[in-house]
Amino acid sequence: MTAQAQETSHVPAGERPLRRDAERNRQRILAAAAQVFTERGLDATLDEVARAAGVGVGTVYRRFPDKEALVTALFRERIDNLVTVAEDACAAADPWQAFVSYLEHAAAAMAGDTGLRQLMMFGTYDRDQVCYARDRMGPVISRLVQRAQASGDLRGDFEATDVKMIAFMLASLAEYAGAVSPDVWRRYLALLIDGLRPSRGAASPLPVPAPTVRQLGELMRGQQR
Amino acid sequence: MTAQAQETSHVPAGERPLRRDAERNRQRILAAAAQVFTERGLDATLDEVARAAGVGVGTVYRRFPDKEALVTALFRERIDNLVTVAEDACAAADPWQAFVSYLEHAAAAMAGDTGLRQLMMFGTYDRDQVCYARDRMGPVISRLVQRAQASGDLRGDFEATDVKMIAFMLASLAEYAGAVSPDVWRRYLALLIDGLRPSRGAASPLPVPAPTVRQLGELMRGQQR
DNA sequence: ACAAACCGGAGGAACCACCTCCGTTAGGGG
DNA sequence: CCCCTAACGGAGGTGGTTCCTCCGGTTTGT
Repeated sequence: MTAQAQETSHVPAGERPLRRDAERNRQRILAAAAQVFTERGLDATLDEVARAAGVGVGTVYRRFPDKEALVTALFRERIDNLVTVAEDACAAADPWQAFVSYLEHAAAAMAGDTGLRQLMMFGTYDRDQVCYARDRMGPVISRLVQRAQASGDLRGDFEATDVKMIAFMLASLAEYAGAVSPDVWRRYLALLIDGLRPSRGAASPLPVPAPTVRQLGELMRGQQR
Repeated sequence: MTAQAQETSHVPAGERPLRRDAERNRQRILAAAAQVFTERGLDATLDEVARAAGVGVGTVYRRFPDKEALVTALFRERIDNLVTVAEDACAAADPWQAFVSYLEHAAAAMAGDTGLRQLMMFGTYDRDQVCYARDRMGPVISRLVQRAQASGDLRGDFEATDVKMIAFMLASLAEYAGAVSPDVWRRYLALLIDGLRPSRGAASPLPVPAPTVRQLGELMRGQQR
């Protein structure tokens, strides 16, 4: 789905470059892993990645010592990106818009990427990187919250830690309902946001229709588990 | 935690009653299973149940043909109970109170019972029973929603299917955060509910404090996975 | 054309959950 | 009180999964 131009071919200066076929396969593996992990999550086997890359498992393990190394290589950038999203939102002029836009972007990032979601929510793999990112985001989020409260747009009893809890709820929902209706989470974010005002007039319009009864049924049936 | 008086000792009329030790163990198993499944969820092994009951695995399997049978025996009543909760809520005079009270009771039931949560959210074990319950709750929930909308207390773009999605979100949160702060879900339910009014004045007070930064850290560290 | 680098994927090792089997224990009718 | 039998415990079989290794064969590039 995400066809990023993987710019990971830099040779660690001093080591022989990979043979042409090896480098080609390396790229295929990274691309396949990106797709498989974002779509099916970190539970996906390296065998699956190999199959998706049109390559043998051995080839994957020759390039990346183990699963964690591959995951780390893939997600470093995306995790950093979460911090950037927070900082960018902070830059917006309107405090309330800044706050809302951050919630939306953060949730969207998690909702569209099962692997990233698992990385942030549970500490599977690469915990240090994740902790570092969280530490960097903390202050930024606090500022977003304080500004929105100072301008009187955000209820006073809201706290910075609530942001992560909300992100978690929406991410869970996205994981559960994603197969049937990838965007429903936006509907419930909208409801929540209406709950975050100190007071308000008319309800804001909901961006996504409610799931149908049929969809609800598919959901439970689909989850096998 | 829940020390229900298990009234499951009725002899199926025509079969010899169990020997005294056998009956005692049967009760121990049911009690232990109730505790283990509500606390740790349906992933718990029957070996765990046996250990908690102070009994060998063989004894468990002699009384219940397999894991599913035990789960079914245990949760039938609790699932039925969910329907009753909906019907009871329906009986309240104030439509908005009825609606809110249902949301709260349903979420509370799931939040306090990992096994029930998994049963309702994913179709593990006993799907028929669950589907039957869902079918019975459907109309009741619709009525709750319609009444609350007719009285002008609930925003018009809310739909009956939203109830289950919200229950799911809160249940996920409860599962994630339950170890650290079993009641946080109430905070977010309160936020959501404030978002469900067509319009409103001051925000209603939040029933639970936000998690502390420390708690948030524990959460991620605790989830191992 | 030859050596070094690389490939594929069968399969080993470790793990886990469910369940079975059988030598041993203990209830309770006679 | 004795003995038959129901019931017990828990070691271990079975099947399934995931991570990773190994080696006979292939490709590359000099």
